[in-house]
Amino acid sequence: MFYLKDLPTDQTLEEISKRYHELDPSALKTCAALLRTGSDLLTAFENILSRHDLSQGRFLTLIMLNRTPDKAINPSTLAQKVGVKRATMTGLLDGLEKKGLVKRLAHQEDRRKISIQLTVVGKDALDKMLPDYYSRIAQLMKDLSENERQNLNSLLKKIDQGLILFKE
Amino acid sequence: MFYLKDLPTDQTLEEISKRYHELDPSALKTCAALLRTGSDLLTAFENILSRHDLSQGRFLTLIMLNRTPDKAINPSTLAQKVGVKRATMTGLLDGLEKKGLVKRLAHQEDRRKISIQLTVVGKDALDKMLPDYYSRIAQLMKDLSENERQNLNSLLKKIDQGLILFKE
DNA sequence: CATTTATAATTAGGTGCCATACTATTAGTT
DNA sequence: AACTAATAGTATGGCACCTAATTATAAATG
Repeated sequence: MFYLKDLPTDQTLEEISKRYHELDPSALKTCAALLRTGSDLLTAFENILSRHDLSQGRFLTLIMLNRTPDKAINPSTLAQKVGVKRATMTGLLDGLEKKGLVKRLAHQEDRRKISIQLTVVGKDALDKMLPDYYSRIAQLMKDLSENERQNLNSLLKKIDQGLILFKE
Repeated sequence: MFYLKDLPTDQTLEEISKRYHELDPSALKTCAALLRTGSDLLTAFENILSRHDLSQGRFLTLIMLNRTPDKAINPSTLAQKVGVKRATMTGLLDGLEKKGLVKRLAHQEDRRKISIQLTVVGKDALDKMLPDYYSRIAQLMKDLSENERQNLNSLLKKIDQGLILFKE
């Protein structure tokens, strides 16, 4: 969940904007729709992943390792790339290691560091589930033309831009 | 967090699509961008809400009550409209009630039911924070024309449509 | 009218993420 | 060389959400 299931109607938005003059109805409408769709999208993915006993975080960690399956990566950069805190990555790796999907390797030079690598079991698990996963994504987007996809990308980029200011 | 911080480049997508033929690079790219923007958007909102000691769930509950501030709503329908489970709503209401923002009222006819109503304190708290909240949303979307907003809405709707099939 | 079924709210227990604080090691400073 | 600061990984405790089970009440049924 990260946004209302019951999005406000145009009429409701108009009503509320009478009480709060700062409210821009069409801005809120679009913003809410974006959060709603994102929420549903994530839930759908999580449902698929849960069948494989994976959370979004654990899956994304595997995906990131699978970009360069033969190179080992240390937890810090992994955390950064996945978008979680280092402490969270420790937990994700604990789970993945317990399932035998990744292994922790000592680092030669710097004894603070460790390296994470996909195991053969981990690679196989990904190779088994990714075809289905990717084809679902292709299916999901099939009604959007190449043009529409690019259009959507550039609209999202404008919002990303707006988000920079937002942080103050 | 709900998607990679480090989105795949077009080149990475091409490389991976050689290993997994079901992967449609532009579909994944757009899908990933949507999740990324949604994630950042939610995080930004949560940061604002945390200053007022509110979570997204608690805030949405207040917002929903504030649509019709004088009518009481029971937890079940509230949960449904906000998009959480009934059990979760119990927890959200516990928190809001402890802060004095809402109150639980007994139902006359059906003794299983209770009604939830915003308190005066709750209404005041909302009236104090919503102007800032709404003006930030307006600010966030100000670089999108009315046309672009509608365009974005309709693209999102197409994805919503695709999500229906996704659930099987 | 007694029994089953359905509904409302809650409790109990689990997962995933976070922030904070700690330990070990390395790098930088004087 | 000794001291301070920075970095890597982790342990701990907390919050928000979930599922499943529980309690109380009401409605439906034989």
